[in-house]
Amino acid sequence: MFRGVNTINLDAKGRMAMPARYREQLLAHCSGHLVATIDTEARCLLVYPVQEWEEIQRKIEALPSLNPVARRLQRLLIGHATDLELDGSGRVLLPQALRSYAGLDKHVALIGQGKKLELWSEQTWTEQREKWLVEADAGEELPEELRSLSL
Amino acid sequence: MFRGVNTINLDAKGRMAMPARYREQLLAHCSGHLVATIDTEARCLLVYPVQEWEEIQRKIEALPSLNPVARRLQRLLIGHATDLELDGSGRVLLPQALRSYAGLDKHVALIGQGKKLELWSEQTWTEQREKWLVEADAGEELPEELRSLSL
DNA sequence: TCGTTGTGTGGAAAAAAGTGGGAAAAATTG
DNA sequence: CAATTTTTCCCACTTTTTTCCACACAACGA
Repeated sequence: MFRGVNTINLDAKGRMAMPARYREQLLAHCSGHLVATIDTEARCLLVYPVQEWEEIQRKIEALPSLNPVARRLQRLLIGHATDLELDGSGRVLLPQALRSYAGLDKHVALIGQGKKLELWSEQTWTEQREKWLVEADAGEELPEELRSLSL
Repeated sequence: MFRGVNTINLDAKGRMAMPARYREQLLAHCSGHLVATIDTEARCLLVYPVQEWEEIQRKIEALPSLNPVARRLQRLLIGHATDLELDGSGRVLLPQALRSYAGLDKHVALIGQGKKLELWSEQTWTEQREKWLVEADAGEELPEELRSLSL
């Protein structure tokens, strides 16, 4: 289970040191084999342990490919999915194409989201976060599932 | 069950000494393993024993992630949830990111709230408290659930 | 009053993690 | 096929984090 924020510096080669607290878990659960793809809603990357990803990929592939929306999802998500491996120092190399999609330069933020991780440019993340916090006050409609949620 | 206010001083490293009366209880109930995240309504932190938090995290993760309001909650709450461990002296280290969100410098107030604790900058806490007391005089309407409550 | 115990506080030492770079291997190109 | 570039792997240094210990102080009881 992933949670929490980590700010990380990419090195000159585009490598990211996975937070130490995740490493043991990742080696045990998927031998350090991850898959990264793009988020189509926001300019960030989604990172999954390989098993989790493959389950999702099966679901996406099962969508009716004559439906334009489904086809678009397939092309964007599966088309950008890239295998990543933890190296001996617990780092992964992020391909140039994904880094430029999410605008990742040096300072990035890795956000735990349960079964997956999200990877943002640190600046984009903080800006987005401020927007969300302001919106939360605006008191929009809450979905039914949220009414009863008590924190 | 937590209740009552404690004012505590953070040390230079951002560590907070948990009130002694909670320590035994926390070690017994969750081995001193806590999770802190942000409150999206106010600039304060929420601190849960790990089991309590994981139950909440499961509920939040189960929300439909295509719904923007739900997605925002997931990112804000799970995205900021950070594991804390009581050290040998009964202290927890609060990460910089959470401290700056809640504006915690040296003087903080820890508020017992049943299953969870709230952590405020002491100054923010006292100011907020005054506002609430004034609002209470303004005599707003009570929601149905409150009419029958007798203190 | 003095010793004892429990708590708050600071800091040093040890361990772990971050970081950079170079050499070997692989791939690409002419 | 050789030359060059790119990628991968691994080592070593630096910095950060964690753990552990010691001291000060207050509360309490003898």
